[in-house]
Amino acid sequence: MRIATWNINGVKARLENLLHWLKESAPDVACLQEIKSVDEAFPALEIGDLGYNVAVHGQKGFNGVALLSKRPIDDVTRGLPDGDGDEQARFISGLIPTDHGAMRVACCYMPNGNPVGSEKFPYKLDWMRRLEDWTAARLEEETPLVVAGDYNVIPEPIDAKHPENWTGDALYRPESLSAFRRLSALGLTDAVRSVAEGGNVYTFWDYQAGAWQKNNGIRIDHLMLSPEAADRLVEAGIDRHTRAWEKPSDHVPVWVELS
DNA sequence: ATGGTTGAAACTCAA
Repeated sequence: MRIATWNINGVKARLENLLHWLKESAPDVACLQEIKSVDEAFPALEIGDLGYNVAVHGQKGFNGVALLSKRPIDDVTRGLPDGDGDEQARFISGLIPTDHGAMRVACCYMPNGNPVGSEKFPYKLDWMRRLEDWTAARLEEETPLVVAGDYNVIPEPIDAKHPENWTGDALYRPESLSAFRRLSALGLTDAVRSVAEGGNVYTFWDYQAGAWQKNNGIRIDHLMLSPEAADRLVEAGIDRHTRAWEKPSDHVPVWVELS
């Protein structure tokens, strides 16, 4: 089965691209971030016509995440625990029945964290700590788990065309990389890294300054697999061609094929 | 050099 993640950057502005991609890529599960929509305005009918069940955790204007699945989505959870007063819609998870038992899929939109001197940076680090706690608890259940989404973290220098340009940025600060490594150290496999160790694999190109034309990209969208999910990893990749479409998102879909 | 672009919603902010 194929599980994909895509920061869509506005689901209503991107609906035509989304439907086209769902038809050609046909993921069994798709995690969407930055839908920038309230639940009631999410285009569930159009997506449902392609055979998908939908679970949405949206908000007005910004953020917002959604799970799409050809199979039912059970036991949906919205938001991370310990979110005292946290109004930002950045997390949704669900239990998906498969031919080999249930699999939990988490769809995450980590905070960007810039500017580093503002309250946004500690919010990012705290959010990542909350995800780490949630993941540690889920791993004890030994159900296959995929923690997918826009991590807003450049894990290593080879994950940027020009890593030197990111020094001091919240996506590349030592504290952010450390939080990502702590999550990995729970026993998660970075699926794309495990099949493309050589770098030059990016998932985001800024709209500005001709970043796409210069291939000035970064790899910040990740699928992290629990041991039970990693055992089933067949293939992983990115749908780079979507960045060249009309009205593209600045991110491209990233996917894994699990047996 | 503080540019450059996009979406949502409101005439600015977040990315």
